[in-house]
Order: sequence, then structure tokens, then C-alpha cells
Amino acid sequence: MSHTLGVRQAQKQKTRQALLDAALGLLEEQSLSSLGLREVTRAVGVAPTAFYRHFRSTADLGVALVEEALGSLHPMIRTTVSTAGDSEERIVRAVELIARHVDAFPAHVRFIARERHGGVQPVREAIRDQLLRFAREVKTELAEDPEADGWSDEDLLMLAHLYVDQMLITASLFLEALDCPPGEREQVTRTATRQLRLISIGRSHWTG
Amino acid sequence: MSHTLGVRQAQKQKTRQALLDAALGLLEEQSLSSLGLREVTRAVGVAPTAFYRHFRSTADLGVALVEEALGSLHPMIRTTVSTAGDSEERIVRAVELIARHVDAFPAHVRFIARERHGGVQPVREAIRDQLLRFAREVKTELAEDPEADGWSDEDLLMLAHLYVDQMLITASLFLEALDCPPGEREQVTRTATRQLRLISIGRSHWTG
DNA sequence: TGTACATCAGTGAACGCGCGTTCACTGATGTAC
DNA sequence: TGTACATCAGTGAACGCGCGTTCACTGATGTAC
Repeated sequence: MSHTLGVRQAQKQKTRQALLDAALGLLEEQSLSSLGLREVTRAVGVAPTAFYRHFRSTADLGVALVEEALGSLHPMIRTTVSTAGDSEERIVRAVELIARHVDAFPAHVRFIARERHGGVQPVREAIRDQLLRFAREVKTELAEDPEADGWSDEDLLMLAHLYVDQMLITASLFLEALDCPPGEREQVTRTATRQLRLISIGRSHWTG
Repeated sequence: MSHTLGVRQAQKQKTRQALLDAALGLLEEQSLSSLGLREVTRAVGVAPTAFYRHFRSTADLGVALVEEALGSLHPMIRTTVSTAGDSEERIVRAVELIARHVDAFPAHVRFIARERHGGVQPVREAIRDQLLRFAREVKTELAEDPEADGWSDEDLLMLAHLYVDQMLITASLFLEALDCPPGEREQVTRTATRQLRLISIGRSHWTG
């Protein structure tokens, strides 16, 4: 006997997810600070008041979206950094992984890029916290590399932040190139690869 | 005899500037896509309909704000890149310049960071265009450096974008640190300086 | 300089509309016995 | 298994409010003679 969720809870989760999905769709063309509760419920097909059974406000929904969006990014980062191979191979693979992630979750990427500096404080904070966690993870991965010998904790974290920010910039460039001819995408790939390469060279010649 | 603006035109400019200033203030806590025309006119103390004498819409006002904000950034970038001295001196001076710019124009910096990926398309495009212009300028400055011998145009532009993006990231970190104890600011300075240093090292060992 | 007319930045009333939030409700699901 | 009661996700009416936009207007400024 499996302990599935009760019918009631399962339905509630389904509605909640529908609200999140609808909001993410509506956020393609606006910011969270202008997203209306009624817009979201209308898109889902429930009464406006149903919204309150799941979220206090659209800001609250936004924080939930941060978890969803950066949760899906989490495994990607680990794979990117800890993947085997020499420096060049790892760079190429990292850029490919970013491109594929943007293809798979464009709305999530757009949401994070938009709200990272957006007008809703709790959401900005949630994103900042998650990115800090990512940077710390990347730092841990970097520290395991023999190249990190002699690097201070501070410098490792500095480099980790550089990588995380670079990843976001690249992701948002791929996002802009989504509806462009494939040549545009390739140009983003070339530039991002070279920027990572330059950072990698700087890293290997670094003297703390 | 000087040909000053007529009284009427001068007054119109004054009102227009007041609208821009008020909007910039209101955008501290929200995004452009949720900024209301009536909010802005209320803050200035004119009738809502007066807005239309100056702008078609808040999006239109946003584009005007991009010009204002990035116009003030323009001279800073030239100074930063073309300033004399060895690499280390230039890096330290660049980070100082960024910090001072954020102190002097915090609302402008916030606006650009927020709307660069924000929900209003014409504003995003205006920012992207200006940043592309900046990158091209930085590229020109970089090309004049003897270190740029053997660099392709593409690689110079790649590096220029890296610098421009790094500048924006640093500016937005200084912005977050504005209301924090001074230790926070110093930490941003340290990290930003080291990131630029690492990029600079990568640059000097680059082999196209 | 004075006069008569044109321009036009800013006004204020009015409009229809969608917003967020409240409230008492319904009826399917869950639980205790 | 069946019954009686509790829970609670979703409903639908109602509210007051601020929104963007229209329109005819006013009166100071500008211009032609």
C-alpha cells in the first residue's frame, strides 16, 4: 500500500502549480511588480479568491518561483563545474550546458534575470541568497582542483562569483538569441567560450 | 544679446525634468512596468493630463531615462579605460570611479540594472543599444594599447563586453552596499579589484 | 511701443474598467466511530 | 461497511479605489504688424 497524497491535497498542488505556470507565462512580457493576482487566476481559470488559498500575494508567489527556477539550475551548476576533462573541454561543455538549459527552461531563466534586480524586495533577496549558495558550491568544487593550491578562501569565492555571474550573463544572451537565426546563437557561444577561456587563463596565472 | 530659451520652453523643460526626476525616485521601489502615469504627475504636482505634453507613455519616459542615465555614465567609461598608469593602478582607479559614480547617481544605476532585463521592451532595447556602444568604445580604447597587438577585432570586442558587464555587476554590488556599514563597501572593492586583476592577467597571457 | 491674434503647456471634469480584498457560501474529501 | 460530522479548496457577489485616456477649456507667452 502506497501512501499517495489524498485526492484533496493532490488537487491543491495541481492548482498551485497551475498558478505558478500561468504566472511564469505572463511574466514573459512584464515584471513581477506589475503582475496582477486576477491576471493569474484568469489565466488558470479559477476564481480570484482561490489565489489566497496558495499565496499571500504575488510577491509570495514570486519567491516560490525563485525556488522552482533556481532549483532546476542547481544540478546543472554542479555538473558544469565538476565535470571531467581538461580546461578547454570543460569550458565547451559548460557553455553547451547553459545553452541547453536556456532551451529547456527559457521562462525560468528570464524570470531570474529580470527579477534579480527587479522591484520586489523579497524576491531579490531570495535570488541573492540562492546565487550566494551557488557561489559557495562552485567555490567548494574549485577548491578540490589541484590548480587551487595556494588560493585563499576569499580568492576562491571571488572566482566563484565571477563564474556564477558569467553564467547568468551568458544565459541571458542565449535567451535573447532564442528567436534569432542560428548564427546569433553561435556567436553567443563563441564569445562566451572565449570569455571563459580568458578567465581560465587568468586563473592559471593567478598569484594570490 | 543671448538667445536664451523662451520662457515657455524653459518652463516646459523644467516640468519635463521634474517628471523624469519624480519617476526615477518612484522607481527605487518598483519596476517601470508597474509605474503609473498618475503616480508620477502626483509626485510632481501637475495634472495627470500634463504628462501627455511630454511623453506618450511611461515606456516613452523610460527610454528618456535611459539616455539620461547612460549619458552620465558615458564620460566615466572613457576615463576609466583610457586613464594612464600601469595595469594595477588603472584597475584600482576604475573601481574607485565606479564606486563614486554609484554614490553620485544611485537612482540611475538602479534604473539601468533593473530595466536592463526588465519588462518593457523599448527600454531594454535602448539599454542594449547604449551598452553595445560602450563596448565598441572600450574596444577602440583597448585596441590602442600595445598589449592588443595580435588581437582580432572579435576578441577585442569579446574582452570589451567582459569589461562592460563586469562594470555593471560591480556597480550593482556597490548599490546594494550603499546602506550597509562601510566594511561591506570595502569588501565589494576588494572583490571587484581582484576580479578585474584576474581578467587583466588572462588578457596579458591571451593567445588568440 | 502698442494692439490683435495665434500658440500651446497645463487644467479639471468625466468615463469606463480592472484591481485587491472581504465575506459568507458550497460541496467534495477526510475522519471518527 | 455505513453514518455523522469536520475540514477546507474553490466560489461568486460586493466594495471602494486608482487607473489611463478623452475632451473642451484657460490664460500666459509668442508673434506679426
